[in-house]
Amino acid sequence: MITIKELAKELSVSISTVSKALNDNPEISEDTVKRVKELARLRNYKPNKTAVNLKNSSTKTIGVIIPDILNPFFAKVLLGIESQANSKGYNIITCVSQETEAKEKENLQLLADGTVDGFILAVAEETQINKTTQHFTDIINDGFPIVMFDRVSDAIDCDKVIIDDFDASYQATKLLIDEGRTHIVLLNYINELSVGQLRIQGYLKALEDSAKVLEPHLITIDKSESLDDSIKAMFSNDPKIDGIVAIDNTSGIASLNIAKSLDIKVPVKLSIIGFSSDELLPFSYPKLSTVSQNATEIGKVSVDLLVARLRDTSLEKRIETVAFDISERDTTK
Amino acid sequence: MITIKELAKELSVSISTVSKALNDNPEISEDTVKRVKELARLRNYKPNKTAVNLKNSSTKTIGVIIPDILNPFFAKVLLGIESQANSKGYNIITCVSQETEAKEKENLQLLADGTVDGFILAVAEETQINKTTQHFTDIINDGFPIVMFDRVSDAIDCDKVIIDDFDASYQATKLLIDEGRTHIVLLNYINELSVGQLRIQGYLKALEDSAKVLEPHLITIDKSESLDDSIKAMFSNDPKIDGIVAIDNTSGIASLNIAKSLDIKVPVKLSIIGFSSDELLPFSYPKLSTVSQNATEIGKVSVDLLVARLRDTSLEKRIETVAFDISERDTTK
DNA sequence: CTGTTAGCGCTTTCAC
DNA sequence: GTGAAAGCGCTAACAG
Repeated sequence: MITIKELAKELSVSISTVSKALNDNPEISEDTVKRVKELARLRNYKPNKTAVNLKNSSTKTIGVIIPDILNPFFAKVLLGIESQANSKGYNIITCVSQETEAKEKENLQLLADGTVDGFILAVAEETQINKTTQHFTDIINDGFPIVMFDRVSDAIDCDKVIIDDFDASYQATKLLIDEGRTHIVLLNYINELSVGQLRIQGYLKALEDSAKVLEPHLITIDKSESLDDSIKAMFSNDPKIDGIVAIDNTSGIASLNIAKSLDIKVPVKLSIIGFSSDELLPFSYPKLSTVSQNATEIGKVSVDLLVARLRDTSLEKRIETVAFDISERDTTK
Repeated sequence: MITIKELAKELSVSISTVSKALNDNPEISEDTVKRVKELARLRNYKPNKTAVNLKNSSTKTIGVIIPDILNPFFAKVLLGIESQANSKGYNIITCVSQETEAKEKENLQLLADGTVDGFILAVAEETQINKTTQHFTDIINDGFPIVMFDRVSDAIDCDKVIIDDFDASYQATKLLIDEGRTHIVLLNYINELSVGQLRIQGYLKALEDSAKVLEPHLITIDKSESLDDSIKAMFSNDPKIDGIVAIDNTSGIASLNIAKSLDIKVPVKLSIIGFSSDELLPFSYPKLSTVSQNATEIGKVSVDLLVARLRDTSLEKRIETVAFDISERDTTK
């Protein structure tokens, strides 16, 4: 990589003249600016980013910590973050916590050495279970702003981006009710996570608001149990089930596959609607109804919040709610 | 963030003494070292990474450019890269080319300003179609080593990591032959990509090596056509098909779903084997046979190659071949 | 208009 | 044992 110094030497001018010329400083004569820029282009000169960063004491990079990159929802948020960050002149450094508190902590501390200006993250499952917050407050006290998305920690005072889980679940349930379903169960394979509770409330409220009297039916499957076996048991215990609201991103698809294997006609006899990134849809047949989480939008909003805070530390902390859509479904009554 | 300067002032010693003490320089008295380290810990001092980088003219970060982060294969490679990079003391900056040449080029140029020490990437589909290579050679000439994985460019002289496509396809086809299948078609939805050709050769060779005389049957579906419609047409044109080797990561699953919708019994009447990251498996029922691409291993090997080259530029260029496994399958003759 | 100088935070000779 | 000073590549205040 060629430096300003070498350009200066080659042109027999001073270093600062070159620097100013490259930055279109009006102090420099048009002719010099032209000569400098020409040589710079010729030599493929690029200002050394590290030096500029040191000078500005900013890195123009964002640390992103996601729990699981193989989860299409997080992958899609990452995509949204990456694209928005780039368009705002930021790079992102990606770390994966693997849902563990230890890796989450390690990643935060490693990057909080001037490698990044701030963080965007979704709290790891283990951290949520343990209700640990110390590592977050440490980082914030060190002067690094954090934006949490989707999996947020209520105890931390920082910017947050969430989807309106209550409303999303309410809408999903209402869709099944309006279809005429009368035995709608809620399937829960993520009991430990904060979002689960709101989705349950939305489901309950929708049943409550229904014109017909509908009994709530909550089925929670522990991570230690076999998802497939539990779903099979559910179908055999209660053959009247004609609607499923799956509030995580795997049990909906699992239900669909198992229903098919048991010869339960979907969507004629049974309707399934699941929370998920819509990237999963093409792999089920017929298409599974899905509550899209507008994952890229979450990423975009997260970047906007972080960049705003980087500009002005004194802003009020904000919690942004991202809308969701219910995508079209291949279903008949 | 606290600096060495502040520590020095507080201890009334010089900046260089503090620096040496922190780095366990034997010149410094034990007592001073202890005092310095104590205060550093107390103040939560961390050496400013940007300053260190400038001093060392290295960034200890790797630029990773992947074509599509929603593709589980690439997501998994990314995971492998991230984990291996971290354990070798490197961070990664992730960019997504979205399969376009323009974004690929832009990402390369943006990071080749001292932001990263080198690159790991899979060539974007568009770049492969156009057979463009200029942007790669430019970067390499600028002194940034590149490691290409999976989608590599033959025209570029750099380190590469690939899976043994020929052999993988050969093995997959042989599996179907050994099962007793006699009308095995090869399904190709990625005709433009370099890996496709080797997989076709492997398929052909396996048929050739078979004890029985088996006719090759290549079906190429253009990206502009409807995958679903083309597969339906295939089944109706040729009802004798009893085996499918799908050489991309979607047509296998699509075939499976369509076969089921047409009431073709899988795996009794039809066997399907597909190339894919094994992350897709759980979404099909019964499980689709798959050639796992050992994606995390690819990521790991890529990092090892890049780090080795960063240490020693003069090494011979290497092409590493990563082994593959055929995962167990739910099939009966 | 152009050049000299200081400084971002750190490491590393070289003096004392 | 400790400190002063130079330099990584760049910007910007200040002189000329």
